[in-house]
Formats: sequence, structure tokens, C-alpha cells
Amino acid sequence: MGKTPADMTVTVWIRLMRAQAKALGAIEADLKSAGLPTLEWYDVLLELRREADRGLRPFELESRLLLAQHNVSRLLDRMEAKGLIECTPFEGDGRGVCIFITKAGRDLQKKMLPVYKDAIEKQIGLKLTVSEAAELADLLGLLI
Amino acid sequence: MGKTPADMTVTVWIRLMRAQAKALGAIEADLKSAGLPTLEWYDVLLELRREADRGLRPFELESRLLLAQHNVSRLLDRMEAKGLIECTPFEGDGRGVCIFITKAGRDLQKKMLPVYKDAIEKQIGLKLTVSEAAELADLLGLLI
DNA sequence: TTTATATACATGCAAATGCATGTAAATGTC
DNA sequence: GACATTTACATGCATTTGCATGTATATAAA
Repeated sequence: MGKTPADMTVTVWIRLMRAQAKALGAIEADLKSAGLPTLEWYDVLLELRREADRGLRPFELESRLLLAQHNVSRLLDRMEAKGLIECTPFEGDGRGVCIFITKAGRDLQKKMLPVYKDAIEKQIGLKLTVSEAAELADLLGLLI
Repeated sequence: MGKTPADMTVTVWIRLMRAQAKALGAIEADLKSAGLPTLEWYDVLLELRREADRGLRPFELESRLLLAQHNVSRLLDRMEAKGLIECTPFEGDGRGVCIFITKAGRDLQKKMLPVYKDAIEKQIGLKLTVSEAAELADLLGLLI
């Protein structure tokens, strides 16, 4: 009585959930104990940094980071209140807003980077050989 | 200028997060549109069902499902309020509680199962061959 | 050009979560 | 056995999220 394909699919699902929860939990814990904000903030800062010249619209952040619209709206409120980003009216569409990263935002992103990198290395890098990592990246790519 | 091992680790991490977010989002959406509760509730019900004879302590659910203690406490409150579980004092440790699934809980779990299974199949099964799934399960296992 | 519909974003309110702390029972130490 | 410590769970309070809906602009249809 071996595993059916459907069983294997369920195993993949369970392990996907567990591996993500475990790694995310550990990485967030490292960030917090370093007195830094969550990954979500980091992701926003990084996206904005990559598009520092043109800025990003909230709906672009929404789709890039897989967030809900109302959550983006309020996340940006909080980040703006901390001076990490700047929200300006978008030229060419009166409904729109355009978000830019500030110097404080860039500084925070730079400060988070090494902590984040180390945490990823600890949770992922150390547990896989190079070829396992490559293989895993490929397989996960099939799900995206 | 190829990818360094550290780059590959980051790629794994990003894809792990994305694959999980995408699959989870789609699966939760399917459950919701079927008028069913979240996966978290399902997970609790399933664990309780597997230990229907002896019941489970809240701290056991906590570690099995990687939840925070205070969240378990209130999650169980809500589920008890819906009549899905029963919380009884634990014999042998006056601090403890023992949780059992009720008939309503079993019924709900049974009702959720096919929707959940189909959603997993759609998000995972259809995107992988059998051998890819086996390989992916193995690699994810290394992270757990 | 008026009218309907879609898009971009904000927000009030209820529910869930995180954080710290509280209570009570168990365990360990002297 | 008295006292400190740990373990199991609950809870008050602030923050965050989800859901529905609101507002304003843009686009399409008639």
C-alpha cells in the first residue's frame, strides 16, 4: 500500500506550509530581536529601492507582494508616518498615488539586509547543498 | 557572473515564500467561496480527529500546528463557541485542559475535506509530475 | 454628451493577532 | 515543608487584518 500521487501532492503541500512557517518564523524572530521591522516592510522598501527613479503605485506593490489592497493602503500609511516612504499624487491619473523611498527608508533597508541575509542562510542555506538548492528552486518555480 | 550559492539560497527563500503564499491564498479562497472556515480550523479538527480517543492538550496543538500559545487559546474559544470542540479539565494536571472533537466538528472536517483536497490538487498536483512531487517533498523535508 | 461601469485608493467597523502580564498548579531546591 | 521556578493556560490592551463600502477619477457605451 504505497503512496498514491494524490498522497504525494498532500505531502508536498504540508511540507511547503511547514517549511515556510518554520523559516519565516525564525527569520522574523531574528529581525525582531535585532529591533528591526517585519519582512513586509523590508519587501516594500526593496521594491521601492529598485524603482527609486520612477516610484511605484500601490497597486503595483499589491501585485508584486501578493498583498490585499486595503492592507497595502494602511501599510503605506504606517511607513509614511515613520518617514520611510513618500506618497505623491501621480501625474497622469488623478486617482493614483506614486510612492518613493526616502533616505531614511534606504538606510533602514540597508540596515536590515545583513540580518535578513544571515537569517536566510541559517534557515535555508545551511540545510541544503548547492545542487539541492538549485533543484529546490527549480521545483518551487513550477508552483509559481 | 553566475549565481553564487548565497544567491541561490535567496532564490529558494523567495520562491518558498511565493509558492506558499500563492497556493495558500488560492486554497483559502476556495474554502471561503464554499462557505467554509479557514485551514487553521481544519488543521485543528484533523489533529483532534486523529486523537479522538485521548484528546489533545492546547500545548500539543500549539507545537503541532506551529501556533502561538495565546492564539491557540482564543482559537479554541471560538471553535468551542461554535460547538466544534469540547474543552474538559485534564485529569492528572490541574492546570491543564483536554480538547475533544465533537460530532459537529467531525462533520465539518468531513465537509471541508473534499474542497480542500481539490484545491490542493489544483494548486500543487496539477503543476507537478509524480516524480517532481516526490523530489520536491524530499527537498522540503530538509528544511523542516 | 450623458450614463454606466471599471479602476485606484481610503476608511469605518468587526474580528484576529501580538505582546505583556496574570492566575493557578506543578516541579525543583534547600 | 517553605520558597523559588517552571509550566499550562487565560486575558487586557494595542496593533493589524478582513470585509464591506465610500470617494474620486478614468474609460466605455449609447
